[in-house]
Amino acid sequence: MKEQLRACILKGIEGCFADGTLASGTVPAIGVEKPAHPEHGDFSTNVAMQMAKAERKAPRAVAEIIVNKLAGSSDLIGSLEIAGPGFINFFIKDDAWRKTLAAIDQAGDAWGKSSIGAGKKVQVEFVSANPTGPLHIGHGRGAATGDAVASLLFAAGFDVQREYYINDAGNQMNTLGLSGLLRYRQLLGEQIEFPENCYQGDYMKDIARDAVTKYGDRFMKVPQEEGVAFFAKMGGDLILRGIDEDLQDFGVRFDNWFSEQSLFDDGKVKSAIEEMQGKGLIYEQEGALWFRTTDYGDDKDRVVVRSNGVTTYFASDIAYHRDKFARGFDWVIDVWGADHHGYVPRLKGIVQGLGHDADDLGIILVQLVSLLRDGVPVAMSTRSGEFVTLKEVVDEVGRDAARFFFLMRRSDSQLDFDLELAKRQSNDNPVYYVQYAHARIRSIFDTARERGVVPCFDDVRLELLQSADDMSLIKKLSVYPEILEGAAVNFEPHRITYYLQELAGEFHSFYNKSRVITEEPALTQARLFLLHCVAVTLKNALTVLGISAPERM
RNA sequence: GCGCCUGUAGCUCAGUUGGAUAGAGCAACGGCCUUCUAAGCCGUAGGUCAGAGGUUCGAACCCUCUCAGGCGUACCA
Repeated sequence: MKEQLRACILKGIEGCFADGTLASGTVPAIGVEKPAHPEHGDFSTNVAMQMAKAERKAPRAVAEIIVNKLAGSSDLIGSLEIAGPGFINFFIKDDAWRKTLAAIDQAGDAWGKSSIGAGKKVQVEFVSANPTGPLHIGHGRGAATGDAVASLLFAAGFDVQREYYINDAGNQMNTLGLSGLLRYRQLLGEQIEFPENCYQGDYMKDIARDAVTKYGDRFMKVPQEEGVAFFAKMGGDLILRGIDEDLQDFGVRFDNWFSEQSLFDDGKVKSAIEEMQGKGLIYEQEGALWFRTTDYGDDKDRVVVRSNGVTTYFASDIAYHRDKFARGFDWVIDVWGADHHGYVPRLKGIVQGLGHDADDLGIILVQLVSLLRDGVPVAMSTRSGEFVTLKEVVDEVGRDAARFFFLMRRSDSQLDFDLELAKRQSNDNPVYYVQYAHARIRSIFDTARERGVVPCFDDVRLELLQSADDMSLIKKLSVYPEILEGAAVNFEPHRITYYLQELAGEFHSFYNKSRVITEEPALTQARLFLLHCVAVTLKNALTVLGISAPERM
């Protein structure tokens, strides 16, 4: 609707140039927006104010010329007025609004989708937790965010792949192996003090127990190195499988699991370093190899290969991101915990060093989650291993509530997650508020059928929808595509959760004031059609967030 | 020290990329079920947008400084 109006205004201004009522000949970017107050119309534009200087006229005078040209020029515009310092306010004809409903019905599941992505290949990499322990609640927020952003981009017409990067190289795997081996030896009766820097969680004991069942005391007799290697492999595999299961229970599936170790096995780390050396971006100093990240705005250069010959994690990152682009992605998006924000400049450096634009790498920082129970913080400590896992949260509050809560806030602001609130089946729980709206609509359809009203949308008389409540609901529906698009390109799923709450609110309000099943068959059909469109929109928006739209509650 | 993020109603947060009189939910208070799901609705109250300057027709939003909180500043991953 906004776009149609924008085109309309542009045409009008060009008309003014053509007949000489306006002289400058240049059209600024036309800002069209929805005024905060309904008295100011459905939309307003500030072009007159922007053009005032070039036209050497007062803003309101320019507005008047444009208004004269626009009046009656389109079946979109019902009336228009000049207001304030030179705004032009537009009141859209109800008929034009009502056409949205037909569009929604026709598009169905595709309602809201756009093609701005133009099939561009984009990869979203997220979670990517080390396979050294189960996912905790912070990973949950990253998972919900990454998954939703991927879905949003898909809805915006991008060709999206979801990827999980497995950090299965590096010395945390040794620590994992050692942790497993020591728990194993403890289990078989040996008195060992478990080191502080080993993984403390009980899941290590489970892994050890598993090994005892399957292999008996076999690893008591082998050299420690062999035992560590075994437990690193076994533990890593087991933990990774557990992570995958937890994610699937959470409704997240990856298209690809990418192993860091494979970068070494395939010689990609080596070749990446060589390429960068060839470009003069990697140099040697004090026996180590350094990447010139300062060329790209980093505080200092970063070590790629240590003086002892061992590569750093950063080396893997160079190879990994090089590989992503080599796989044909035009746009690469990383989702990180916000505590890694210091790594942004050096990763942007890699990408530019590879010859891409800095913006070809998008980075989403997800802030930490504070877990509460009825407003009281739940104690969490990674060191003692007593953190709350994603699985525990999902088991307790359910997948839908968990996802909704994770997505309720902008990802770069900290999030309070109240377990009791998420479970509560009342109006202060936004998840149920939204889902209830969907279930309620389904219920109205059930009731209609019970009363012998068969919904038939072949020839709906939309013009019967003329109450204020009908119209505000229709207007709310019509902005969904813009909301979806904005949420996608800005990586901001929370815009959808807000929109859902607003739409559900409009519906509930409508429901309390307006009868759907009435004595007039034509009006009943029209209202059923309207609610059908609300249900489609609610469901599409929930689906893009990975949340179900229940038929009944 | 330097860098990044945050600061908006009692609480938790939005704020359409610079627009008109700053919004929502919760909490508080007062109403609404013999009619399609009360997991709902309607109303009242609540503000120095951390502070001070600046940019312009116009600033919660952009620039500078100050204050407060968080995070980061490895030849760790």
